Amino acid sequence: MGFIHCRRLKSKSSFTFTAQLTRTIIFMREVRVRFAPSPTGALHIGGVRTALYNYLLARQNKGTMILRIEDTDQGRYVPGAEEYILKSLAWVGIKIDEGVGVGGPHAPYRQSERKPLYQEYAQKLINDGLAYYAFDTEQELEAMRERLKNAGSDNQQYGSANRHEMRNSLTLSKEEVDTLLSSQTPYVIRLKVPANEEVKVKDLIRGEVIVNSSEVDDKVLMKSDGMPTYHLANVVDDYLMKISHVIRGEEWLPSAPLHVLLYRFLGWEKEMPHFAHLPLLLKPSGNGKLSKRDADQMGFPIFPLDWTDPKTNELAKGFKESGYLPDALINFLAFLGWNPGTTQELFSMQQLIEAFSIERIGKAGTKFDILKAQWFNQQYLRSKTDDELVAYLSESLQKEGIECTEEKAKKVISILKERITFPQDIWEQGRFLFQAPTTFDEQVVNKKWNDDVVKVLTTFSTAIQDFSSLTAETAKSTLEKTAADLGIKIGSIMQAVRVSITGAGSGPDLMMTMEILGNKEVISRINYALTTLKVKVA
RNA sequence: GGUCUGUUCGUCUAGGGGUUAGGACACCAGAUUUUCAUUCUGGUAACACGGGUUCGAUUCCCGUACAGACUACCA
Repeated sequence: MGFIHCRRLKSKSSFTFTAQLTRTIIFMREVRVRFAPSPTGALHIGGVRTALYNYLLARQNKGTMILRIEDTDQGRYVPGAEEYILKSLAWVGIKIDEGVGVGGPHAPYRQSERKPLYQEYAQKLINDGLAYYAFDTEQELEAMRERLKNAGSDNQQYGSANRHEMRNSLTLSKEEVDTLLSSQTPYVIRLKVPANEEVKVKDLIRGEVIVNSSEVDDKVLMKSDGMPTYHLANVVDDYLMKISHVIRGEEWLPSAPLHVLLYRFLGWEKEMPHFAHLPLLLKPSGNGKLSKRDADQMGFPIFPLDWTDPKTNELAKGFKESGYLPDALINFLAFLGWNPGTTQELFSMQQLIEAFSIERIGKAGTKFDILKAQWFNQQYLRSKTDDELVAYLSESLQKEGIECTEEKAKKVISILKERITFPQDIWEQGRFLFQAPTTFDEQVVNKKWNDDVVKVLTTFSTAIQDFSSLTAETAKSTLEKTAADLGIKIGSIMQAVRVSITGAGSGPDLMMTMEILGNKEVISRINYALTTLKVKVA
């Protein structure tokens, strides 16, 4: 059992006092939170953040993190999605204590396997007169909306205002209803939402949200296929699984009053979890919810892992495969909507667990800035040990079928370390240390390749011919001496020298590069450049 | 359209009745460097608008605007 730290003490404000009191009470009970995605595709990065906030609260309070799969819509079920969710959470380091994949005292944790439970509670609501059967066809519902629309009604919902005009157990006689039920006529069960009542939702992030029940429609609780809708399933499960806090996306805020009503009707109001509706993740440019489309357009991942859509066979690149480190991603995600109130930005998972608090979650939607994610990645990558970085390089080299001594690998890392954002950058930016250039940066060649360069290079390659070992120091002193002897300013030829050896106009320290390459390789590359680029000089 | 939520530099945000409105990313400039990068230094840049309340409002209240979410037998 844990108590949240109150950072902002303000005894003069009674509101704050009440809020603090509430906060204390909130954490009196065992913290049990759930992440409840539906297996309709790859796990969206926003979902990962939701999972993370749940996880942080659970860990901070020595509570329990539950994974529940909300697969009540068989039409949208996507094979492999559940496994993908499990893998993704594991990769980012969110450990599940209870739920799909690990089991637990409230199993099963897959809603499709809990069907009878929902039916039972739906039945209870019907028996209590709080829900009813509805037999309206799709066409009838459509006609209803049309009618309401034409009548100039503000909202076209199935509810207290018009449920008596529809075909349901409220308007039909008991005999008719029984006949319909026994004759396999499709039906749904709807909640009988009372008219004109104030429904209060206490939200840990937004305060109290009050909605008039007349604005809430008679939501379908059980679908005609016998499956519950999200609304029923979620309330029943959260109650049965003793969930203490529901932390979910803001898109659920509008239906929260309905959920409150359900808790009340089921007689569970005292056990109702605390709600916290997270601000949305927005597109980087323009407005709107972050979508896969945006990610594709801007060229960044939106899913934690690679995902191949089973229908289209289209591959969406994952954060992992794009070179993002899980710790960096987590750190970045944690700061999308939350901040510790200090200037510290780098947080390990453990530090996040300690520093996290719901009260410091912001209210406004957050634009997704991939540049910041890259910065975090760079920070984390740099903090890796040389051995870890060598491992990344070895991986790439193996793929390319290139042999490399450990000594060379270490040197490569040492000159590349400060230049990389992703692990694959080591190979991409360092490939010239393993493969001689076949082409040369044209712009630099046009501008800097001249007779002076040719003279220096020719003399220099002869000078280092007999070196037993070429070090950064000897390379430098030799090059400097060569240039000086020829009366050529070193600064004017350096870039061309670099091009001759690496093919590029810029890169890591050239002297270290020569040391890594060794004099034989350097001479060979210079000779190749000299013959290839000779034409241009003349 | 209706309901709900939100609005501090380009972005993420701190702050909160009296501040030179702070930090980070990005950007720009200078220094360092054999180049690029790194590093260091500096810089540009924000309280959506209008009314209140108040000695004073970016901060509190009310409107407006704008934005977003929701408005399915999807979650």
